[in-house]
Order: sequence, then C-alpha cells, then structure tokens
Amino acid sequence: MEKLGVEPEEEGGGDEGDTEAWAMELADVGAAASSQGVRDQVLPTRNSSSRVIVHVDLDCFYAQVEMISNPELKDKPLELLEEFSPVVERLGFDENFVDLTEMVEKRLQQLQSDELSAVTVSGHVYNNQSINLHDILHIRLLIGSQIAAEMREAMYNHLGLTGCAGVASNKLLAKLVSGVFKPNQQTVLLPESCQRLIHSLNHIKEIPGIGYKTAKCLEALGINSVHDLQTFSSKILEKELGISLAQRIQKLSFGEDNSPVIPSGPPQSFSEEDSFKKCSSEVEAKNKIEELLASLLNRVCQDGRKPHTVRLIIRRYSSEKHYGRESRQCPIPSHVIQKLGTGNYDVMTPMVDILMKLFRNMVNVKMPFHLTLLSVCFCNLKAVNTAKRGLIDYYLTPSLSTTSCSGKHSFKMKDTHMEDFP
DNA sequence: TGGGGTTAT
DNA sequence: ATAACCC
Repeated sequence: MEKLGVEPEEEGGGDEGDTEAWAMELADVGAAASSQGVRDQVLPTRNSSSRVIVHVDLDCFYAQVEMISNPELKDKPLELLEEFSPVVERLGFDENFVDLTEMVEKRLQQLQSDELSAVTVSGHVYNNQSINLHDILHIRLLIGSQIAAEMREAMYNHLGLTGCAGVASNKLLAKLVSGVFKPNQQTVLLPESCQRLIHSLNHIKEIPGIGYKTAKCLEALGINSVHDLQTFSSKILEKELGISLAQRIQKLSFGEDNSPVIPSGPPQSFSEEDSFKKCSSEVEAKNKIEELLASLLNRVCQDGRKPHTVRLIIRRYSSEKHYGRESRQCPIPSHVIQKLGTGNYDVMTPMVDILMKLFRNMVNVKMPFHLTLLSVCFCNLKAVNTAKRGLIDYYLTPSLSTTSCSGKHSFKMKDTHMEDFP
C-alpha cells in the first residue's frame, strides 16, 4: 500500500501545457482547498482545471451483445451523446469522452446563489472525499456528475445500454475514475483526490497513453510505478524518449492531461482486414483482397463520402516479430472515385487492379512469400456535394457532381448521375 | 488474439 | 510509410 508519503500538495487535476498557467493553477487550487471560506464566484480565467470532462464506458457485455446482434445501434450512443454536447470524442467502440465544461457553465449561471448550497452529487465520489460546496471546482464537478447521470439515463431509456461514467477535470482522470465502480455506475473525482487515484495504479502501463513499447522502455530505465515516473529525471527521460513523449507521459504520471476532447465526427477511414496462417500465392492474395474490397465498397456506399486514397497492408510471416506491417498506398483515380457507390458500374475491376499493383510493389511474387494478414483501407474521405471545394471547382461543378477536390484538374462532367442517391 | 480505429513522425 | 497509441 502506498501511504502517500508527504506529498507537498494534493494538487488538482491540472493540465495546462505552459508552466505559467500550471503554476497559477497550483496556487488557485491550493487556495480553494485550504480556505474553507467563500470562494470567489468568478473564476480568474478559464484555467484548465475548471474543465469538466466525462468518460462514458458502455458495459462490455451490452456493447458486445446489443451491438453485434443489432448493428443499427452501433452509432447511436455517439448520436445521443452529441445531443448533450457536440464535443464528443470516440475511443474505440464503446467509450466516449464528452467535454461538459460549457454545459456546466450554463447550468451554473442558471442557479441562484442560494441554490448553490443545495447542489448534490450523482453517483459515487472517488475516495469518499467530502464535498465542499464553497468550492466552485467541486460545484462544477457535481453538476458534471448530474449531467453524466442524465446521459446514462438517456442511454438506457433510448437504447437499452448501460455503462459507467467518470467525471473529472481532464480526459486521463475521467477515464481512470470511470472504472472505479464497475458495472453501470459512475464516479466523480474531486481535485484533492487526484494523487490518490493515479497512485492507485499498480503499473505504469495502466496509464492510458503509455503503451507496450513505452512501458518496456521505461522498465529498462528502472521505472515501474507511477511514483517512479513522477520522480525520474526529466532530462534523462527526454534524452531517452524524446522531449515530446517524455514531457507528455511525465505529466500524465501526475494526472495532468491538457489534451482537448476532439469531436470525432464521422470516421476518417474504413478498413477491412483478414488474418490467416498462410497466404503464399498471388491468386490467393487476390481472392482475399476481392473479399475485403467487396465489403468495403458496401460500407463506403453507406457512408456517402468518397475515399480518395486506397491502401494495402500486409503482414509477413517473419518469426513472430511483434509488429511488422507494411503498406503501400496511392490515390484513387478520379474516374474511379466517381463510380464509387453508384453500384451501377464495375468498380471492383479497376480497384483490384490498383490493389494488385500495390501488392506487387510490396511483395516480389517471383520469390516465395508467406503472408499472415491482408488489409485494405479506404482513407482520405471527402464529402461530395459540399461547398467546401475551391473556387475553380465551385464554378466548374454541376450541383451533384463528384468532381475530385484533391486533384488539380477537375474535369467537366460528361454526364451527371444521381450517384449520391442509390 | 483479431479487427477495427487514431495521431505523430 | 511507418510506428506508436487506443479499444
């Protein structure tokens, strides 16, 4: 058990990139924690610890079962959460971050001053910490916890999905705290328990953002615990990992995370992959590629946007080296893009041709080879029929055309099909 | 483990 | 194009 030596301060979940702001924040939160007195209602600046972030984590079983058996539901949580705030960031299939800062701000302004003392928490408070209703940071987080509860309620009522939520001042902390009370419960982290939370991690690898490679690297330096990382020489760490990664993860070890919640929007790429024991001939590869391509084309059709780049990814057998994917990509010719999603034209043939060229570019088919994975990815997705194209395109493009916007040359359309509407 | 995704370099 | 990260 870590008895939490004498940390000079239990700072809040600070998270500002620049050190001045960080210093100010320490003073700020410190004052809040020490003075029981009335805290100035007006927060000095929008310093970063006043953010309110929620991490919503759908219960695994539900996410799995419900979504697989009813694929319609797959995108629903994101739709639904976005109704609370447009700032929703997806993390995998069943996790989302939402920045509640502005919503909380609005609700705060609606409250009369006498109602402030009646604000209550929804769900658990991490570490059973007592709430200080004179602390505006507490108040904000409590309001965040209420919104989180509403979100989970809506998620259940509308979609039948249950899940956990964590509310804190940044993404790292929100994510860590969301898992504290496991199925279908929520937890809010108050700033004073921040250190307790991060020190509750047993290994450095449990910090989101520190993956396999980085963890191995850190271990080699003798860094195993959160405390190890906190107290390790910054200089040496920067030499070893590069300044960017070093600074980022050392901040993480203190519970600091200034990364914004980035609205995910629609996916930036679609891919399909297949792994297998062995693929060692070109025809074999071609067949697999055609399979992958077929389902991808369907997906792209559904999406409505058009990919302007295609990529082929392979993994070679190479004696279980941990990772070793290679890829080749190329632009999709504009005449092929135009036919994408129409269903009327054979787009398979030209696409397969392109992919096989990429394939032969990577694999010398005259030599024996042994692949264990093939993947096809459509990326560089561009909306059709939007006004965000350049001036030239704008003037040359008939209303529903699918003129390439990446290409320097936009051809006048011979015939304009209603390709956006199958 | 596999089958998705993302960003940074 | 690759390599890291996330789930």
